[in-house]
Amino acid sequence: MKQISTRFSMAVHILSLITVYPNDLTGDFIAGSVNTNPVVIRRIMGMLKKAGLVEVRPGVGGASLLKTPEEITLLDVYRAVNVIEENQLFRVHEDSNIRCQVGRNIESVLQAELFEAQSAMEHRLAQTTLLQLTSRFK
Amino acid sequence: MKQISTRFSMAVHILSLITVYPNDLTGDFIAGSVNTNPVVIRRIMGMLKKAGLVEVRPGVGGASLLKTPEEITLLDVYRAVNVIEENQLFRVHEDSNIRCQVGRNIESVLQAELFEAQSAMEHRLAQTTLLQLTSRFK
DNA sequence: CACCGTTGTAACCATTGTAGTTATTACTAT
DNA sequence: ATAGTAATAACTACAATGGTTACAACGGTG
Repeated sequence: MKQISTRFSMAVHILSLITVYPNDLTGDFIAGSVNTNPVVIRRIMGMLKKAGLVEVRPGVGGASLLKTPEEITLLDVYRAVNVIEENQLFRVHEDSNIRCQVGRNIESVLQAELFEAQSAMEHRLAQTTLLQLTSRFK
Repeated sequence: MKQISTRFSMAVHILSLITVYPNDLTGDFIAGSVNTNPVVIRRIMGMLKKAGLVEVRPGVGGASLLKTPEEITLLDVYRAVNVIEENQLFRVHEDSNIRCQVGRNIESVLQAELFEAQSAMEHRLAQTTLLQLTSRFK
């Protein structure tokens, strides 16, 4: 069973850390909290940077948010780390036999339904902000 | 980017075939419509059988539904082929550092949100029946 | 300027899930 | 018995993941 990569949950972890500890956050410190290799963190940070969510100070170290925690939703993070592309959560088999009534129609009909399901999930992700998340930490 | 296996879309294809052509549907014919190897079809049929959705006549060949097409939803199929397990669409990294406020809380707080997102998707799948799908074929 | 801690990347690897394939066995009607 | 079918195990190639090592680039500080 394929699952959505931990890249997403790690990215949320990273952004939460920046929210809670805005100063002097080195990649190594983040790696210590996430409990993984610093290179993995840097890879994800690169994606968050490219998406315009964070800014990193090379050389000296440290990172900060480019939006407020209430402006960043889980959907923004999910999109930033390319964990699932537009309309691609479900993979649909291709090259069905077009000489069969089912084979001819299944792809487009099913894709439409699956797109709706994916959208429902993403819509739910968009309802949660980084601020809401971090405010639940004890 | 990981996507949900084509096992799901193939299973929907198979059930649609049984709906549209209820008689004399051999695995080889199905494989011809799906355009894949018959063993792939049999593997999926095995899962559909185990889930109580279909019944297969060994030896002689042929398959039939154990529920009506309006009773079978996309969620039933999705569950039958084990494409995603309960609360497991999103993988969340484990072993975060519990000595960090974020590391200590992230897993449970995030899991709760992701579960909601997954549920929203599955709820949408449950709204579409096999009958609705096949009635759209031209 | 030289040093040191940091970030940025490339390259490599083991692991895992997928989907196709071949081969063999078991079943059932004729 | 035979023919056609389903069931299943074993193997393969492929792709994404997540960790690792290595090294280059950056930027304050002494």
